[in-house]
Amino acid sequence: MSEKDDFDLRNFLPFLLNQAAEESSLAFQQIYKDRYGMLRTDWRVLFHLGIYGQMTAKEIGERARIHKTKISRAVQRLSDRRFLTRTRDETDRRSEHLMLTPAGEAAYRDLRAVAESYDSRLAAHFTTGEAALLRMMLRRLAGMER
Amino acid sequence: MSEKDDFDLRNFLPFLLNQAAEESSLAFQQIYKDRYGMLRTDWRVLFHLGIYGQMTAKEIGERARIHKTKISRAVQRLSDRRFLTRTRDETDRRSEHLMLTPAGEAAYRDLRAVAESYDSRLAAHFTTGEAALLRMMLRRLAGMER
DNA sequence: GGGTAATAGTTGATTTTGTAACTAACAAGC
DNA sequence: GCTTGTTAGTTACAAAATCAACTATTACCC
Repeated sequence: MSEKDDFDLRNFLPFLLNQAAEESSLAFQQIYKDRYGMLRTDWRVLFHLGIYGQMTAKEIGERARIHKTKISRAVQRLSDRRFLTRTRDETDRRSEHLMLTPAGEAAYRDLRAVAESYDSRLAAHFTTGEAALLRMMLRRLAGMER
Repeated sequence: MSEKDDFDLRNFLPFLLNQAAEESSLAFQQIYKDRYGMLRTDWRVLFHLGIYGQMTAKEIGERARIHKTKISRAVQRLSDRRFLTRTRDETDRRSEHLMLTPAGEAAYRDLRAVAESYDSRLAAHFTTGEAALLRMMLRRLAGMER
C-alpha cells in the first residue's frame, strides 16, 4: 500500500469537504435522531420554521437548497408528529403555510441549544479569526455569497 | 418569513460544511457519473487504488471512512466493469488484494486530471494562503490530523 | 487440538433518496 | 372563457444507503 501516485486525495476539496462535513455532523445527527427520531431534512425544516417563523415548503426548499420531494416528506413526518401545522393560503390555494406547534417550538429550542454548543465546540479547534475566515470561505464555496 | 429568532443557520458549521460539500461536489459528480456511470463510493475506491496501488477492501474502508458494505458493492461494480482485479491473499484467505486493470488505470488517470483542474477552480476563489489554511482546517475537522 | 471469539467480506431486508409523472390551482394570451 | 403553460406540492417506482445477519477463515487460549 505504498504511495504509487502523488495525487493527494486528502487535499482534494470535494473529498475533504465531504469528510469534514460527515465527521462534524455525526454527533449532532446522533442527537436529533435519538432524541426526536428525526432525519437530516426534518431538523433543517424544523430550524427554518423556528428561525424564520411561518414559511411555505417552496421557500424552505429554495433557502436550504433541498428538493421539493424531500421537503414534502419531511413536512409530512413533522406534521404526523404534531410538530407543525399546515394552513392553505386562501389567495393561492396551491401553497400552504407551515408553522411550528408549541411542541415543534420546544423541540426547536432544545435542538438549537444543542447546535449552538456543538458549533462552539467545533469552532474551538481554531482561533476566532480563523473560524470567521472558515465560515466565510465555506459560504463562498456553498454559493451563499459573492 | 421575517426573522423571528436570531440563530444563524447559515453559520452553523455542520450545515455550512454540508452545503459547501454538496455544492462543490456537484460538477465533479456529474463527470464521473456521466462518463463512467460511477457512484460516489466507486470513484473513491478507484482513486485509492490509483494512488496507493494494491489495497484490500478493509484498508480502503479505514482510510476513507467508508462502511464495508458500501465498499463491497463498489468493488463488485468496478470488478464487473473490469476496472479492477481481486486476488485472494494466500496467507490469509479471508481478504483479497484489489488492483486496477489497465482500463481502471486509464479511468483513474482521466478522472484524476479532471479532479486536479476542478480543485484548482475551487481554490481560485481564494488566495494561496487562504486555500492552504482552508485545507488545513478541514483536515482538522475531518479528524485527519492532530 | 477443540472450542470460542474475532475478522474480511457478502447478502438480504428495510429505510431513505432520486426521478419522473402526476394532481390541483393559478396565469396569460387570445 | 378556453386553451396552453406554470407552479406548489404529492405520489409511485427505481436506485441507493443502512443495518443486521450471515459465511468463511484465522486467532486465541485452555
